Amino acid sequence: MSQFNVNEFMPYLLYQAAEASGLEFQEVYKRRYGMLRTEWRVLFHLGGNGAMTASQIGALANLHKTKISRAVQKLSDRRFLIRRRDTSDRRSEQLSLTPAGQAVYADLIQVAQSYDQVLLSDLTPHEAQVLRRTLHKLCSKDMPRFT
Amino acid sequence: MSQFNVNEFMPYLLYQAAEASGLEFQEVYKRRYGMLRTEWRVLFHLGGNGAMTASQIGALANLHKTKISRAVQKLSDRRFLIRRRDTSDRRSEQLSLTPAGQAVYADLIQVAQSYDQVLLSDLTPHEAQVLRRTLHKLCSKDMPRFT
DNA sequence: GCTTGTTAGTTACAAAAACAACTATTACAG
DNA sequence: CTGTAATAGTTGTTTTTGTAACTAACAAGC
Repeated sequence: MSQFNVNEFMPYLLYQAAEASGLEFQEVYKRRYGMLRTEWRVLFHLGGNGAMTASQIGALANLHKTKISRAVQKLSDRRFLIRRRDTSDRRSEQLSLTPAGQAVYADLIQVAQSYDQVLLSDLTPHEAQVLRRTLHKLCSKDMPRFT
Repeated sequence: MSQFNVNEFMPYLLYQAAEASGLEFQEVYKRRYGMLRTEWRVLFHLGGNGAMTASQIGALANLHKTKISRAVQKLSDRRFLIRRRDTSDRRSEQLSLTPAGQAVYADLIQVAQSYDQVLLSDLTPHEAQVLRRTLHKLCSKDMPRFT
């Protein structure tokens, strides 16, 4: 029937690699701070970009507003971020990390950087470069609809 | 504080690429056959390897036994696979696709192949090759524990 | 002003995944 | 044999996620 091999199917392979590489990092933010995936993502975006609104984060991180809403709620409960209602548009609010949140961010980027180093240590600089480039291409790629 | 950029953090980038590339394919197996991720995976492994036990699939696909159990249940309900109790060890059963299941498999690998083609169409052959190689490396990499 | 439409974000409910405890069977030590 | 441990797989319960419906605020046309 086929010479098809699932393990070479790109979405499958990507998912496996993502899961394998994300597992240990998940352990860290989960155990240390009781955070969920969406939460560390929101935290990282805020940490890297300063104050943002929920929808800005959503657009940047490709996250649905409900996910963000809940993540923000939890981060706020834990005093990792503060919400400041926008005076010019009171529907939205500016989110920014508290000092505590910044400390968490600082801690986690340390871990993340060590992570990346370990992950890339098996790759040549050229491989790492091509990997990055191709992944970015795949991210921005919009697929045709197979209806 | 940092020149750290989440978008370049490998687990994050991998996950984004995996999600972006998997979305459209998910649409297909979901709409056409009402299947879940674990289900198409199990189906694909069976389609590619012939009869296997649940634990063999689990080992191969890095899936937890409970996930597989439920996926097998559903595939069996839909008559896409049959379970045959192993005579020598009655704890386990050999799973294999029915003709109907093979038809679904045949259909989906078509889609998968088109998919891969589209995904890789933006990459040079060399990029595609490096991408594959590096992803495999990342999959088999075991990370040190950051306890 | 007042309707209609849009955007920001929340909440409620349904679907799916993760985790733990369980049954049935086999393996093996004594 | 018999008791203990290990393996295959299932079931039950809790978390997380996904989806849809909702409220509040703004925007624009009339």
